Amino acid sequence: MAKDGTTRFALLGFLTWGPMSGYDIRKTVAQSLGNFWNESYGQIYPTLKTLEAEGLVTRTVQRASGRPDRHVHAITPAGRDALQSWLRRPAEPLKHRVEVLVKLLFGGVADRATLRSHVARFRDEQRALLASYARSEARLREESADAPDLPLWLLTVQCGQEVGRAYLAWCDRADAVIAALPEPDPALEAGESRGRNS
Amino acid sequence: MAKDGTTRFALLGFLTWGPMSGYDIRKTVAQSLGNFWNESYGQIYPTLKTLEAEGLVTRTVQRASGRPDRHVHAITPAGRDALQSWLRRPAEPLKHRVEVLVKLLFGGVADRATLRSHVARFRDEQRALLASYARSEARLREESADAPDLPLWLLTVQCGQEVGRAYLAWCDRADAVIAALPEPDPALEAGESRGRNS
DNA sequence: ATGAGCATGTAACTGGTTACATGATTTA
DNA sequence: TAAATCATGTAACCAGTTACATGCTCAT
Repeated sequence: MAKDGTTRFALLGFLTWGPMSGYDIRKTVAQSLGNFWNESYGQIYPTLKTLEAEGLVTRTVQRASGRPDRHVHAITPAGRDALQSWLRRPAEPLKHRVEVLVKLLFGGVADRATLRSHVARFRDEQRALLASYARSEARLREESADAPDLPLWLLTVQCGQEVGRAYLAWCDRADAVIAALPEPDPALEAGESRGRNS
Repeated sequence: MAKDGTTRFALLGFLTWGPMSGYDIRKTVAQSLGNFWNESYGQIYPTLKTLEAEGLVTRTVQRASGRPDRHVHAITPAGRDALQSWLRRPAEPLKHRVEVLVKLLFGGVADRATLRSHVARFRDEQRALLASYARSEARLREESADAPDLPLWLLTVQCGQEVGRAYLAWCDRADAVIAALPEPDPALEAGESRGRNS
């Protein structure tokens, strides 16, 4: 028990913004962190249950007519303490597994068109992310203009923006590299994987 | 069966560079992708076994005196086909979970010194990564100067460099934001988490 | 002698996603 | 009438890490 998983503490963190149901939390995560974090129900509901068992949150059931009951969770003083001591602990070093890089690394086996399409897709993805960051930023500045923590919240989208721009810059490099690549001898490549052992 | 996991295909990819044992693969991964990808034995050995069962690699045992046998794996034509069709499939959109951002997002609960230390640690981490990328790049240019795929391999480290620099830029922003943050009333904060309900 | 390197593998565990089951209410 | 939204939750699965077990050899 008392795992070190980030999810537990992320949930506690959201509950410092006010009491919420699991459903609420999911929506809030999607709106606030959405682009660089995610929590699924299969993760949220069980951990809320254990948090309750540990006395870090309380649960009060709001009966509603017609629709399912809302199980509203509120953080307890003990929960606040747990969150705070987690916040003081150093963060895990991040490890990014970038699949498209693996595809390029072995790109010698593929043709140039394929490589180009991978880069193109990746660029589109990053552009879409940047657009969504811009929307997040606008919404934050508008809806939370007076929140004292606004600068911190903006920091998270700004991180995404910085990284997204870096990926876009890399895409340009990648295009240049691929353009300069000699197309592998098609006969040879085909021979490797097909008719070889007829 | 025939899962879509990246690991399977990464292993196949490495085997296009030549026959290898699980042990070899691990070292190769650490040296080539090391900084942005990783495979553990607990992952490598079982997947090599299933790859063999599927006929995508062959295994030949090199008996050695004194030390354990080497199980050398070589990619088969079927393996090459599988790899190639994976390479043609689009990559999964990447999802980065940046724990330090979560810590900052709820930073309103922590004191400024803590936030600063998170950023400082993150900066150190990124600087170390950039240094290691630089070493990788140097080694690649030296040892594989004549490899036709060198530009593609360099692309992977360059991606890391681009992103690392972006994170560093963000660290500077973060420092500025934190410096401008009003220190939360300590009495109030302490009261929130401690004596509140005595 | 101590530890690093060689070399294989398994088992237990943590983390996370997806699909399923339920079912009323509102909106298109 | 189809769909999305509200709202809970479980079970099965996939991915990945860590720790363990084994045991010889070579360098310090």
